[in-house]
Amino acid sequence: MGSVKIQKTPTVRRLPTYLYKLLEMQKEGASIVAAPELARYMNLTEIVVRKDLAVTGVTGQPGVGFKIPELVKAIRTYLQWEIPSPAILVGAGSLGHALLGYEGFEEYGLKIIAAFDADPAKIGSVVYGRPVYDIAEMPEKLRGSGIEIGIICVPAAHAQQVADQMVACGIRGIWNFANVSLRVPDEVIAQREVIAGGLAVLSVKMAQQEKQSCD
Amino acid sequence: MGSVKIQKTPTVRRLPTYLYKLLEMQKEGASIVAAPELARYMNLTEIVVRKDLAVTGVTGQPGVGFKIPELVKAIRTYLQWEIPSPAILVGAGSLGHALLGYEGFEEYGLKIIAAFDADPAKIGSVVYGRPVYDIAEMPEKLRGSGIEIGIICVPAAHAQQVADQMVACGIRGIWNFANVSLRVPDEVIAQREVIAGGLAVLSVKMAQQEKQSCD
DNA sequence: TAGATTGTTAATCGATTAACAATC
DNA sequence: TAGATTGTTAATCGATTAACAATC
Repeated sequence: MGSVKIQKTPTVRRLPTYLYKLLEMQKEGASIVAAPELARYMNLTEIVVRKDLAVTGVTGQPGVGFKIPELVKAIRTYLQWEIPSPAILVGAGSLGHALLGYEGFEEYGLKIIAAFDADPAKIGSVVYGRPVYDIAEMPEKLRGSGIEIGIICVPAAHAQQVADQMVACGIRGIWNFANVSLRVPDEVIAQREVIAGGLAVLSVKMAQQEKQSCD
Repeated sequence: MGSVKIQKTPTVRRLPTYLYKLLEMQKEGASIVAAPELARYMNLTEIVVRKDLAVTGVTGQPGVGFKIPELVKAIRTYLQWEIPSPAILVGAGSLGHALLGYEGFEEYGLKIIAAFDADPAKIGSVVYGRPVYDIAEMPEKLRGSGIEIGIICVPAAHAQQVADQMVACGIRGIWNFANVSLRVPDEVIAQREVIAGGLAVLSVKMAQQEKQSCD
């Protein structure tokens, strides 16, 4: 049941943040960056940064730092983000709109090319340049397209059904924003995004902070 | 700089998912749940589930399981979610809309009571029942309100400025959806939500899966 | 050369997993 | 009693942190 285990998950999760920061620095004309600088930005120690960057295989210059373009390329290679993967999104509600409107995904190896919905009021519309099709048309739209990534933004109650349809249409990776755990075949990856997890961490940190300031 | 370290972060991140599932089971009339059942749902081993539930202080009945209402109460207490905290949201763009439209936050201890934006076209509007005020009015609207949580949904370029304003208005916890690392005073918590992290994990898992199926 | 940073090797810390007695 | 599940204690695994020689 999509039980692939990967190594260094914390590092993998941090890589997009490095990538984004490096691209920003590049825009500002920088070409070299040292670990301590990235560490300050990321709120990490410089040792963590060096270990993280090491997974990409890039080596820096002692006393100097790392070449930004080299790092950018290596992170993209490591994450398989060199060529953006085409993806479809199901559920053109408010969250679907937000994801369709986010312009940074191309930097993150993702290119959402179409959306699907079951609501007749939405079908046929265009959201941030992407067409919204009837979900019933998913099989024909995806056939032979080579699209392997599907994003689920439907209410929890419909998510499993949408996932089943996606799998039937050849989707191999599902990015799930619905509040349920999906059942998918072994060869399909389902990655669930639980934003409430971050809220829980915030709550506990605030409680702890409060406790400390009372000491 | 908001450098509170908390214990058992992985467990804390999982608690909202347990909570949501337990509430669902409760709606369906269940009153008892055993660790193996939750484990199957969460794609975890039952030992992890028992360790997770143990932090709440609830004890189960050997051979039977845990009382659902007791677990629900204990998780809420642990996360300080018994009484929803009032919060404000800044940035009524598409992501802001999505968060304002999400109805599950009350279960997660959060009650967004108002939004702020700088865009005259948005100021004065009402989004999912919440008023959108001019961001310039934040100080007066927050004064004496006791609101301690702020949610940032503005573009990265404006996020630091918004964070500074929030801090000046007495906000103690910031849930940051902008693509930047914020600088806040020691006594303020800034929790950044990096959804691209999940996408990175999905990408790496898909690559690994592909590699495996070729063996 | 001096100062800064890298990359490696070892030590610590914490989370997950395993084993098993206790309990309903 | 037999079957199932709990909770505890110990073992393993992996990530973070520390120490330091090597390099520009």
